[in-house]
Amino acid sequence: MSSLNEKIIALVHNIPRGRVATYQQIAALAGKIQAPRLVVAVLKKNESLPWQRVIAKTGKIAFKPGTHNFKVQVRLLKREGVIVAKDGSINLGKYQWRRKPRRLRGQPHMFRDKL
DNA sequence: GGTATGACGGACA
DNA sequence: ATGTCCGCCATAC
Repeated sequence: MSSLNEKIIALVHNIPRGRVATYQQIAALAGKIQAPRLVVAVLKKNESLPWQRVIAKTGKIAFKPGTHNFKVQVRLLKREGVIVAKDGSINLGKYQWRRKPRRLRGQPHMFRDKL
């Protein structure tokens, strides 16, 4: 079991309802910036994931419009309150999930205002 | 064990 | 805007 797969699985699980993330975003957070396809593979293999919350970086659903999967994904997302256009595009600025920024730790006190 | 194929994404014509 | 080519990685033949 590569911990990489597990990281990806964990990350996808962390995407809150009503929010979305991109394949690349997940890959990056997992440490493989240039392997969005890896995320695809993981989603495909693990049925129990909120796969609908992962979309392309263009802000669109990755499946081709009209396909079964496309429809299912649209339905699931709408069910969680996400507005999805006919062509499957979603407003990333509004719905993209961002992991909480790690607060500075260590000696921020003395260097905080030195930037 | 190559080779092709994706729910990808970036570069470039 | 549209299309091709390529790097990436797991899977399926």
